[in-house]
Amino acid sequence: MPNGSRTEGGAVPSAVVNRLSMYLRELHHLLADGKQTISSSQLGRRLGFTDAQVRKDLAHFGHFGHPGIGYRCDELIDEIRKILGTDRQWNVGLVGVGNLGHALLGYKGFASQGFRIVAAFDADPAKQGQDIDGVPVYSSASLAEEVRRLRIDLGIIAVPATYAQATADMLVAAGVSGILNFAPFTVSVPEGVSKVGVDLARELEQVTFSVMSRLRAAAEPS
Amino acid sequence: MPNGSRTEGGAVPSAVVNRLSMYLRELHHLLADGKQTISSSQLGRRLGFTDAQVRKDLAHFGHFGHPGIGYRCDELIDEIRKILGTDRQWNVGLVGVGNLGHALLGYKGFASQGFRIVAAFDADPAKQGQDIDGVPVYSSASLAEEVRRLRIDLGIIAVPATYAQATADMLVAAGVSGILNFAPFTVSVPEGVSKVGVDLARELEQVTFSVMSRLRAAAEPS
DNA sequence: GTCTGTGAAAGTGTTCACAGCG
DNA sequence: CGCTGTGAACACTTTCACAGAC
Repeated sequence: MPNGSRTEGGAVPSAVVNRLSMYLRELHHLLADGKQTISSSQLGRRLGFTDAQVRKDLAHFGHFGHPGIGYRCDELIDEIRKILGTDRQWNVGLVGVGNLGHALLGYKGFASQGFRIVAAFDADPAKQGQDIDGVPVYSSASLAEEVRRLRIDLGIIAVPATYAQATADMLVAAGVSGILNFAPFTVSVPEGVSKVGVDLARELEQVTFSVMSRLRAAAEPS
Repeated sequence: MPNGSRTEGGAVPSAVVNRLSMYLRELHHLLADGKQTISSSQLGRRLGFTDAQVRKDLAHFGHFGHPGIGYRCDELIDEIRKILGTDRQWNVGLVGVGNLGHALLGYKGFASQGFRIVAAFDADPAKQGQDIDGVPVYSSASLAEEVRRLRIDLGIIAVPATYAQATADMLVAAGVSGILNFAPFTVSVPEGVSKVGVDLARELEQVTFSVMSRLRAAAEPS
């Protein structure tokens, strides 16, 4: 039961997987700009990594490059999508149609990567039965039923911290394989379920720490 | 110009800072539950870290523990807040009042950590002049002016990927010290400005990769 | 006895540097 | 040549294990 960063799972460090997502994103931009191929050093420079890092990351999964040429963008996109699992569609259920949940229902970035939010759930009866950006809102009580009916693979938790663990438990019991948790609470899930947590305030704290470091370094140039 | 994870800045690894935020969050829960003190092993267990890791992380910044006792929750909260810089208030400006931006304006989790969104900006004239959750929406053209007038420290980018770099440039030119970027694009900022990127689709990809790993491991038990 | 703080050991991840291919 | 893939060197993080404090 390892370390600090992310999911847990296999031989591949989660930092590598994180970068894979970035490569994928950059490759899409590249392709949109009409570029056919890219070298590890060019790709790395755009994202702030070394060329060796890019090559090592990709080497975990196979031999995708062409010596003397680099990587073919479309080819590499396909390969990375296969690795990440986004070469297929994932059905997603969102729990908690508050401020954040509402925004996530309308977020375009998910669909383009193969994620389809097929159902939302909320404890508030006033919200149940609504249709938000094409997504129907169900009662929390019917979560298990709908997860099975709609073949929901992944759950997004967007409820207050207090209900985060209970929500995670319901999702797990209903049989989802993975959870993305936006509640500022570390939920625990059994082995066999993947979990990633995103805490927006925490992300801002990373920024302020970095700002503080600079201020402190400037103050005492020891 | 180092590695993969996060900001850059100083002698302290960004992974440590990430965990610091988690400790802080957990300590708040603990205090709310009436706990006065906590040991490194208890705190670690709750978050999935070892006791030694907790102690080492904190030791980067000082001697906050009491041998035989553990850490006093309120004391440690104060210390971590000082370290992260959240012992004071930060004025935040949000650019892009779309789906996501709108949700962030109403997000409660920011205020409790000392972040106050004091202004929002959008290129759409229909949104300008509105007041969303108590936050006034200005035109993008007036960004520099308002950043200075309202003493905005940090910028949040919630515009489409296409405008992300231009938005970052404007924020930097206006004089913010840090940026939290939600656009799915790696913006570049000059040294002297802190930057953290959050890509929601990327977070889901971390989940699917982990799910895929399990599936693949189950398929070929080599 | 409980628990912190910390050097030393173990373990991981990153970079270097070069052989080999196109 | 330019560029990948990769063992070996290096750097960094985490864990161990124990001295010292309560």
